[in-house]
Amino acid sequence: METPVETTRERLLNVAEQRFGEGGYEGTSLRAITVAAAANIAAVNYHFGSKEALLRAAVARAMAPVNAERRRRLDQLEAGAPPTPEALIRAFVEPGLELVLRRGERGAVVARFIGRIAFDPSRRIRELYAVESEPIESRYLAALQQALPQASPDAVAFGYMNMLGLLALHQSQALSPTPGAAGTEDPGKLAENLVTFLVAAFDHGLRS
Amino acid sequence: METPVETTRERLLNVAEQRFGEGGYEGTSLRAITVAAAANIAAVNYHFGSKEALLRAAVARAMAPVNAERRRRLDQLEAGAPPTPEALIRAFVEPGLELVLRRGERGAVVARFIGRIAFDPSRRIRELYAVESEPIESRYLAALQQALPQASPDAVAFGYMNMLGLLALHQSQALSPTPGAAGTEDPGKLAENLVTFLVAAFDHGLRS
DNA sequence: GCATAGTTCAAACGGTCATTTGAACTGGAG
DNA sequence: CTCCAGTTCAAATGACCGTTTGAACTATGC
Repeated sequence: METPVETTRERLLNVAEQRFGEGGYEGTSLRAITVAAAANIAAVNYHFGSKEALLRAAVARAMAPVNAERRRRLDQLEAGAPPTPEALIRAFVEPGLELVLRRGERGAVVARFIGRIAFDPSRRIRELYAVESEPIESRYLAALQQALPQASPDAVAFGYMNMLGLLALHQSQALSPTPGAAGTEDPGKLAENLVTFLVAAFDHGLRS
Repeated sequence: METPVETTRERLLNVAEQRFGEGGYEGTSLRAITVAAAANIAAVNYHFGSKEALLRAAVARAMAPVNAERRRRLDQLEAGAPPTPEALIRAFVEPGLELVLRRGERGAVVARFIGRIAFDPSRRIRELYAVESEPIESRYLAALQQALPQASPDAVAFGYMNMLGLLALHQSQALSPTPGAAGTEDPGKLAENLVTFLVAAFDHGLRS
């Protein structure tokens, strides 16, 4: 097989995902990242321009396939009969959690990274996540509103935010030392449990 | 009335709540805190010993009344008939959100601080929160298990973690510039919306 | 008055931070 | 071989970090 040469740029992004997901943006130094990536400190500013630009590139790379899959599922759903809330919830949650299942340790690192960034203490960092998922958000909200005609727009937005929060919570706990704390020994069942939980809340817990 | 003299120690705790809740632990410097508190930098180490000890003291002070109220409600519930899931959820969620309602801006600062600390990127910081709410956690889990006999212990733990996460999410959004994003224009209804959401999820969304 | 314990202060400590610099290296094109 | 754009490198820059120091101030008890 061909030599899987990792460029300095790729190594920096990989390590950034791991370290930023572990210690957060402010809690992780460029020096720690470059040492782990076997790169020179100046390489970050050469390839990306700044620490925040490195984070931005890492967020974009990590979220691209997840959001692409969400878009694909949403397209598919909108092509057929009006989707149920469950179908919409699956289309959002499953791409975010299949990372852990389908791509092993590396996927778990990515999942944790995404989950942490989504609720970073700094507003500027959180907005990196928001910007990345903004294009798909309005489509989701509209589809949810159609699937839940009895719920007010405020209620739909409330449910969406809770879905976002719980997904980020369980993503951020990927690789955590106490996986049992996620409420399931088998990580493969996590997505099912979360979907069941959210579907019940959406179907019975949004005020009209 | 008597002079409401704020001691340096109190001013440091107040500003720490505000700044740590705004920028996170790593993202907030002692200098920023002491300047805003009109105190000398050395005052932190004099009164608390270190930056982390200041945070620990702030966490303890902020969570004490919330957990005391939770304990009180739990005592009351356990004195009567076996409580419903809804009663237990209310006993946990409402003390955490009434901060915002009953104590105005100051309470919102405290709520945001608690919500942010609960899911700080650093494990060491999160454990400060965990240690503080640990004594009450096992009682809650046991009561929840009794109220949901058909649910497995894993499912109960899963539901509890989701409740914790959603509460922290909405607490951390207190004082956020887009309060409408919380799904309700009236913050007074937030607790009701969250309880309704969680009750539905607990009653219909935990696998047996 | 004086001593004393509690508190505050400016200043400095060593260390780490993100970023910049300019030289050295690399590999392919002409 | 020469050139050159792309990349890597050690070193330095200035700023900021948490913490420490020892002197100065304050208020209370004698």
